[in-house]
Amino acid sequence: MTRRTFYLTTPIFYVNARPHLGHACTTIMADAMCRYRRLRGDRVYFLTGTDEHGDKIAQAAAQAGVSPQAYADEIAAAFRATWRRLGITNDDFIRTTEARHKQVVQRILQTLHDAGEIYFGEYGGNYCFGCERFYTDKEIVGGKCPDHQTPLTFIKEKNYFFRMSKYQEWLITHIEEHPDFIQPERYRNEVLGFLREPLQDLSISRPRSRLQWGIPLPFDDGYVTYVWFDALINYASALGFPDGDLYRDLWPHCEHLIGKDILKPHGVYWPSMLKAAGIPIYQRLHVHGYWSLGGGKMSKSVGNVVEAFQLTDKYGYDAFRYFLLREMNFGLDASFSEEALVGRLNADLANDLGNLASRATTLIVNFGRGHVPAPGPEGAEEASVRETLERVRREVDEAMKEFAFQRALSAIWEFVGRVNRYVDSAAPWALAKDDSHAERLRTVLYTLGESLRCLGIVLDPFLPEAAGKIRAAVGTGAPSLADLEWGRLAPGTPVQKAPGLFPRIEVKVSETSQAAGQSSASRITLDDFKKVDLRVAEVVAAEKVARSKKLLKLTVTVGEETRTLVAGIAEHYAPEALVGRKVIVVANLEPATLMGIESNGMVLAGSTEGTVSLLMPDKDLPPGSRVK
RNA sequence: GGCGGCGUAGCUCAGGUGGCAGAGCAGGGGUCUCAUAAGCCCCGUGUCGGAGGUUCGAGUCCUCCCGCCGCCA
Repeated sequence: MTRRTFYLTTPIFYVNARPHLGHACTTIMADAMCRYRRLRGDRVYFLTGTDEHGDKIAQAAAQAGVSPQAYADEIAAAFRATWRRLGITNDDFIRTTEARHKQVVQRILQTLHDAGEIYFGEYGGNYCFGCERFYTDKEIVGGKCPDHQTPLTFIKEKNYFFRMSKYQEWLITHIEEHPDFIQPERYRNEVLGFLREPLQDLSISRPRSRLQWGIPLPFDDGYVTYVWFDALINYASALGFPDGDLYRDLWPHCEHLIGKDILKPHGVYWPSMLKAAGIPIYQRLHVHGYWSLGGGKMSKSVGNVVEAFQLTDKYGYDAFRYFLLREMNFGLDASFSEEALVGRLNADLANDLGNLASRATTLIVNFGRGHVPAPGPEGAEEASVRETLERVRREVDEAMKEFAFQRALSAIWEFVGRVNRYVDSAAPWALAKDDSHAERLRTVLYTLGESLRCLGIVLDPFLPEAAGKIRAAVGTGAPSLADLEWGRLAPGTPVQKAPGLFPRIEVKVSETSQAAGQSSASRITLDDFKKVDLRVAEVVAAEKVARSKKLLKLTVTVGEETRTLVAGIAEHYAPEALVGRKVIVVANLEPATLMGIESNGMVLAGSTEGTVSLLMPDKDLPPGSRVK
């Protein structure tokens, strides 16, 4: 096995939110990959960190009454603590507010500026204050914002621009010549899709008058760096670019792991920036999908990404980690539910693996007097178990080359299943009843001990805690793939009964599922219902959402507050018919973005086939009235 | 509106270059007793979203349609 160098990064996470499922998913995948590469004997460097500049941070800090730095310090500490708690093995944790980072950002900006890759330009455009963005002439409908139907304001702002368009052809060629550059392939195609359209130059600054909390441009004190020129550079600054030993050793092996939401900056901006700055391009970009929440019967108790993340405490880090890695097909979206998590925990971890560890160690303790016996000749069954391991080992290695954690784990579970069948067919408890089978019994017990030893190694990247417990039970030390060869378990090794690795979670049978075939809706308690904040709201404006058949954008007042929400009732209600009407809304719903519009709440309506009816108060009630 | 994708067993999903529909889970039946009431064995004719077409033969290729979703504008 060739020993390689491997430098893997996660994105640096923006400190406007505390760690949640999305952050954990990327970080756990990166951790599993790095642990696997270390297990192979590779030199591994694993980087994560936090992105701390920007308006949103400054505002949030002001709201909390602290300095931006203090605010960032707190959230960054929360990320650090979370990764420690989850056993993440990152080698460094970089923050964009650190001097080592700022210095490199400024250095690279200066280099690019000196090389003429950055120019000062004026951007004039029609700006919609509601959307907080510029619109191109093509997008404008009759001089108005296509979303708000409000007049646009022409704004001119001078800023610095990176000549990204220069690198479009080069980048297309690079991607075509390096099929592995972006994987899975769907995202490679998506980037090539971006690049079929002319690439614009990238705005890389904001005037100090509008944005304070950022890294000043080295060549113009009146501006700070904007977003990507700050954030992306962390991957190099953390290594001590340009002279650091780490940079020299690791940069040629740089690979990035990201979620699909930041594909464009990593697949387009970043390589262009590197090329322009004369820095070698990273090796590979690995892109994973999203977790969707809401599937499954227990989803009501999940609610959002934050609560989903809290399941780590409820079910254990290994189980959570296993679920994320096993359930998501790398690159595709997957659905997260507590029900599915418990299903995996019970079926794969408790029944198959935990029980196997428990029964195999007990067999060795009971029938081998607590030591691995010396095996007799290998029979057909033992050979089959051995061959399964050898095949699984190859499959895991192949899968991990593509970040296909799900395939690696299902391969390992083929081995778990094979050993479970072996225990049954070999039936050591029956052999133990007759001394004439003594040699055969020793062979069987050895095979079981050896199987556990191998599991203790190959599971290490995926279930670090459980793998450690398995290794402890069969008396093996630090794991290495080099030891994943059949027959390395020394006869005489003492074995202890494995502790319960994964206790089964007893799923309570709800009354409703017993109440034969009645409504499939499960019951909730009064407290559950009280979590829903229902309010009377008055519709003050309503309009069709452009390019959508079903959606209406409503502006409503709930008491003192005015908010925007999107409702799928356009096929049943004309917008003008709704203005002035009072409706019932869910006021504490997690915001959702539909067709680019953030919806803050949900309008209640009843429906049956073909008919949709909004719920409206029978008597007049002021907006904001509580509904219960 | 343009471009990608997706739609396969109750659920979650596999199914390079066309050749008799698969896995895991759930469910039903059986069995052992070493084990976490776990394990093991047996049980799936599903309009492979719909309709056409190419072919001796199509989840697998082509066209159109429906439904979801993403990206772009």
